[in-house]
Amino acid sequence: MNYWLMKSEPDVFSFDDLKSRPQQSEPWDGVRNYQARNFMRDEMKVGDLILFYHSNTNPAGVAGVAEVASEPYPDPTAFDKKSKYYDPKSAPENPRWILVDVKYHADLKRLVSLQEMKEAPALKEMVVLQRGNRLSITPVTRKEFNIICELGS
DNA sequence: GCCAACGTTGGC
DNA sequence: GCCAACGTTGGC
Repeated sequence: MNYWLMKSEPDVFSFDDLKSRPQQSEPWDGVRNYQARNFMRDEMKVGDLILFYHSNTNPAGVAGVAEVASEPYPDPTAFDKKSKYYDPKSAPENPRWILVDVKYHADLKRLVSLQEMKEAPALKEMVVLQRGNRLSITPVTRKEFNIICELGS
């Protein structure tokens, strides 16, 4: 089992949005970064756990736990001319952008803020906390995952 | 809204 | 293949 952190702007899609339909999986669409795509395409497995992170909000931080709910498949928004994620270079017969579905897994009792994460010595190595990191999907170690869950419990 | 950091694009 | 220009991310 692998662990991940995935960023979402809560104005666009929040952890509460995901939780409001707990039995339903949601496509993690709109990723247009190759490294992030490769994590979904090559490394994620159904059942992997995800720290659902709220970015571009105050306070930013981990809002809850989700899980990977599908095998990778082409991102349909890349083919949709009306979508803001439309990419004319991604043809259906040769899709450039790949995603997985995610679904609700568990609550945290409270948000674990970015500031708390930065202040926790045991999280110093977390990929998402490294200087200048803008990747929307980053791997997380089991230890880091457990620490965040404890901070939020 | 600002801006540092970073990824991508495209001319050469 | 280099790199300047540009667009985006995301904390503050």
